[in-house]
Amino acid sequence: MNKCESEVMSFPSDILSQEEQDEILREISDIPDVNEMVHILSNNSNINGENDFNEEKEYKDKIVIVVPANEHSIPPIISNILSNEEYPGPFEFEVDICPNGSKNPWVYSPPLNKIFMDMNSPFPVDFKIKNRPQNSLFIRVTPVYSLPQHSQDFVYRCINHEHPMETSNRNVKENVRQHIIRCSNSSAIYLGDKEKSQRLSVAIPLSLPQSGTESVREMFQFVCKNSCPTPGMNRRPIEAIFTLEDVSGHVLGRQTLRVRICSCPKRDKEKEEKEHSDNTRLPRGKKRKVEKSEKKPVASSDVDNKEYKLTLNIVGKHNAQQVLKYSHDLMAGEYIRHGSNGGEVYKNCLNGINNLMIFPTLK
Amino acid sequence: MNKCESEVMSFPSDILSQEEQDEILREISDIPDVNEMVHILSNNSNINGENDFNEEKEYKDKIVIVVPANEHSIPPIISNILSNEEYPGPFEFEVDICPNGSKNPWVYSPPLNKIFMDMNSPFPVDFKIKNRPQNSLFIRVTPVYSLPQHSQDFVYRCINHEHPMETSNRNVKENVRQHIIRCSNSSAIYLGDKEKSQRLSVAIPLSLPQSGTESVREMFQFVCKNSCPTPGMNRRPIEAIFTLEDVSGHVLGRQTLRVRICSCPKRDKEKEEKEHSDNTRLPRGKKRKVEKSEKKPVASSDVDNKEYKLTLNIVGKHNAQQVLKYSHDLMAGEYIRHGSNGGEVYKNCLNGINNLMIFPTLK
DNA sequence: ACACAAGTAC
DNA sequence: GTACTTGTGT
Ligand SMILES: [Zn+2]
Ligand SMILES: [Zn+2]
Repeated sequence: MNKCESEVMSFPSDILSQEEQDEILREISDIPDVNEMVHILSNNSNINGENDFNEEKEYKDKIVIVVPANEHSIPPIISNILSNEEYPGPFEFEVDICPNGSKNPWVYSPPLNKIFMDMNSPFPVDFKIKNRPQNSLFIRVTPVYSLPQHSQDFVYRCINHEHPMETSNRNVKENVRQHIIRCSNSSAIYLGDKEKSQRLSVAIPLSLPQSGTESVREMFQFVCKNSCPTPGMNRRPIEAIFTLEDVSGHVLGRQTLRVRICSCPKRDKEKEEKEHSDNTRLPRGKKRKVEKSEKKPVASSDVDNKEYKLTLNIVGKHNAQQVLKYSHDLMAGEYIRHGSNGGEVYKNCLNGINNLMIFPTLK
Repeated sequence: MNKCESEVMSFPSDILSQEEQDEILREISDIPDVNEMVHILSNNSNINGENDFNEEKEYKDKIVIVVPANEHSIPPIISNILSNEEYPGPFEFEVDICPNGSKNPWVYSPPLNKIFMDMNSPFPVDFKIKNRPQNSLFIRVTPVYSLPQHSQDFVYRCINHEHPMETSNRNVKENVRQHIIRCSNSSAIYLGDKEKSQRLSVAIPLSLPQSGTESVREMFQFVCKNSCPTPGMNRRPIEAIFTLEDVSGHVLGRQTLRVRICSCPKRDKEKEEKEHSDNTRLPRGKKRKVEKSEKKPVASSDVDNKEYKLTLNIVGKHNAQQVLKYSHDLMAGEYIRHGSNGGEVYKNCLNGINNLMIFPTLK
């Protein structure tokens, strides 16, 4: 993932708030993987919402320096602005979008470090760390507005899509509905509450990689578009901030991925890449030939006498009858031509069509 | 307002339903103007939802024949499709949009008989009748979808704008919120309930004209746009049906006004007028002056354009494809012949058949 | 009023 | 994938 080039000021405000900790205690007590987190949280003295700077902690057999993202600023209060600065950290935290075939409903632009996809489309994100400690680690994903004039606003869903009857909200718990990012991981914890004017994020315990691989894949999904009306994103660009955290909420790594959720991911990606290259004045002589010829090979079987069920809507009673008549003629011709040598199947078919023609199903 | 030349069959379904009558009884008991209505309603024997045809009633000193819009059909059940046929009736009921200066937030197109305005913009409508009786009369305004394939759907607000926190809903009663048409008249009665799957309308007692004038002006306002997402209008055109009714809900007059609620009324009016003149110029090479108001596409029972679902078994993939092709040809022919005036249903049908032809359901 | 943005139909 | 529709910012 490319370096984040944002010039937004960032503050070390990634720590869990008291409310979030309480919420975790309530929510995840039945999740084995995070029991340790619960234990530590319940004895956690660092509850005032501030990071301990340059705090030394022991992870496995390795002493690491836990540093905040920016050392040049110590705000007196917790900032609403979340840091989005790239910070691989002691475990060389990496976040990758696997390059996808054109078949996928999402598309990634390396030059923009931006993923484009439609709403409700699941997409994979690969997480990689090195020298993994014994302690439980978590990944938190927080959507934030990219533009500085909105980065202090929290990203909520629009009224429409948050509605309980929305198809995307079937069997979705009340507190999950307000989140625009969902994770398919069943241990996912949805943090924050719009009603309490809190920033929303989703956290998952970092799973162990499948043997033979170093990365862990998680599926995510956005359930609102950038174009959703206020109080939704209202056409403001966003990015997803992935933070690697320990159970106390200390940030051990951070990566950012710009995101656009829209109806035409491909078109919009090309448009943004074009204006990006225009802006940076790096004329790319890169031609792309879009090969779109996809002719399906017509396989011809030896004997074309299998039965196919057609369900089609026809406007107009007369027209529907015409279709029936045509079907009858077609089958009758075949029946006559085949005679007793394979014509039985056509005879059955004729009977079926006959019934449709005789009985007034077309009311 | 131009004459409506609809050829659509219409049903006498404008009568007040029992629920509506009950609702009126509950709602307007404190409104002096309609006390008579309440009284009569409470003793009203015509509560079965059907009109009495050619019923003789005495209005003031004049005997009038109360006729339904169309006498040629007596449907056995109440239709969901509301008549939109022009019917001046015994009192020569007129509905006028006063021509406006360019300063107003709304514009009226005489050739289209259509008003264009932004959402939440109040606009005036003038009502005129002749030989006004002593009895109380009411004006009911009902929004309906213009296209036949949607005319049986009821017009509701979108989730977004129906939300209690919406600015347009400040100090607005619960049952009013769901209506897209509001009237500034304090005696307005909002009829129907979305929760009960009823059609919504607003009714007002017809005031007495100011001395020296013959018409009564009322201010209305639409609080959703045509472009509002489902379950809102979802870009489907609508019209407002104004019915003059007596206290029993008998229709004594009817006028229709097409409506478009959008962000750029002027632009969209010019665009629609342009394509209207394009459409009317081409088919008739010679005629120019006579046609001043267009035919309106409406649902009609004596037109053979309902959709029928056929489920038939065909032997042979090729034959199945032939049936599909034939169906496609049949619908395509209809579509071409109907054009934009009623061809939409065939287009939808074609899409369905297309999908069957393109996707290898025939495996 | 114009040009752009972004969802949708074809 | 193209073109149109329609809201929004300037
Ligand atoms: Zn949304
Ligand atoms: Zn709306």
